[in-house]
Amino acid sequence: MHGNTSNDSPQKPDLRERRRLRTMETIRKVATALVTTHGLDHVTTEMIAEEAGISLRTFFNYFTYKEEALIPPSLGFPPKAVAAFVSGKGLIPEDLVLLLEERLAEMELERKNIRVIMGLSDAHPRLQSVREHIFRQYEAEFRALLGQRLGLAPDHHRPTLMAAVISTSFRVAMCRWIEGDSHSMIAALRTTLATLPTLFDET
Amino acid sequence: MHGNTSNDSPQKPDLRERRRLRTMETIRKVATALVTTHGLDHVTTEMIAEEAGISLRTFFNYFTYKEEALIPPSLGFPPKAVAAFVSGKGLIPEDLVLLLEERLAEMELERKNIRVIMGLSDAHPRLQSVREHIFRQYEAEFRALLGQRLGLAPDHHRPTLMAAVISTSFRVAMCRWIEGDSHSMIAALRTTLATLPTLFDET
DNA sequence: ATTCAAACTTGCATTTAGTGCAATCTTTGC
DNA sequence: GCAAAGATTGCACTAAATGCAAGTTTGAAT
Repeated sequence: MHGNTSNDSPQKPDLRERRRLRTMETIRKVATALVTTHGLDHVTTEMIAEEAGISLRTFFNYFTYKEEALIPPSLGFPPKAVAAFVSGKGLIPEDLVLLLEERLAEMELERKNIRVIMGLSDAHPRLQSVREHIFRQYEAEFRALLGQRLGLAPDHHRPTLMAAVISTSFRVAMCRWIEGDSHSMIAALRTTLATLPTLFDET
Repeated sequence: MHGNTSNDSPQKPDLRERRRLRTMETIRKVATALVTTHGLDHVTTEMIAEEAGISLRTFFNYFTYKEEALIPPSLGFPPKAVAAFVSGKGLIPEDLVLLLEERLAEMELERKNIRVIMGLSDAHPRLQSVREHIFRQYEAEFRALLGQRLGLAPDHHRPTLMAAVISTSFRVAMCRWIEGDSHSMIAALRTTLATLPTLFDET
């Protein structure tokens, strides 16, 4: 009874925020798991809610439509890597690969799952749309970082086009990596980025 | 009675096909018109069907989900322009601008409408996803053409990456064109494509 | 501790999206 | 003209999605 009740919550840098993020993450995990095993049409929002331990209504407080729960969160680069990239002096594509290294390594372990998800979204028109959307999110992340590095507003021409080209390269590399079992993701990306400068040379 | 009943349909290179395409086009027109004036949430599939003179059930025979009716058809380049591009000897970006010239001119007249649509799809998550999807369709078209021109399978590395970079450039140019009232669409695209070769030079 | 307001969750009712099925009408080949 | 294939429709039904109001939890103030 006594104890120090104040100990239950000494200093909370937004406990609510944390809880929200945690449930959001739970929903995402549950949703993708269910969909990868049963397919989008055989998974209802109600199933997801139940599995995640929340009410159906709450599901729609977190996500505005079912498929949104399948969109992964931002790449979320570690601050150290971000700092290194922003103040990097090398060639941008090279520094970018370094920035991505950690994420790419994680993806390496998930190749099978990723392949399944990509397969499903190839089949389902709604998931196709959503998939495109995801890469556009990554693009926004890249644009912000490039803006910082170049000391320009993120909506300036240069970072905008750079981010667009990079995210599309990322996507192309990812597709190649998924198809062929040969390359590592990082190798695929390096190759793709290296091709860019001479892409339109000669016919 | 007699007459030549065969006269009603002398040589039909698929009349059914034509009818289908015509109604599809009608639905698309009606849907985009309704949505641009009232917003996506205030337009029901029933309204669209009614306005297009078909039953609700038939709407879903043509499109699998509401937003799909808002996706414009393929760019549909005129055969002459296609042939010119495929056998073109100039630089690919230059020849590409020629190929697109006609479409870009049409878009020039529609700038206001296009801006409205882009605005709506910025706001609505589902339309965001669909919008991304559209550019990916264009990319597939580009890839097929580039494959032909280069004499490679369309899923070969080179045409794949080229098409990806081109479609993303197209998108970036289009965004610029929509925002600023200054440039013509074609000028914006030329500038963007011209920037590509030196994009990552120096820091 | 008590209290209070803001944030969060939930149930309920309702509208709309979307699908399967069977009946009808239309086209086309013969 | 007739039969088969194709397209349209109505109907019934499941699931997605939203508004509202009532309940619960949380964080901070006294």
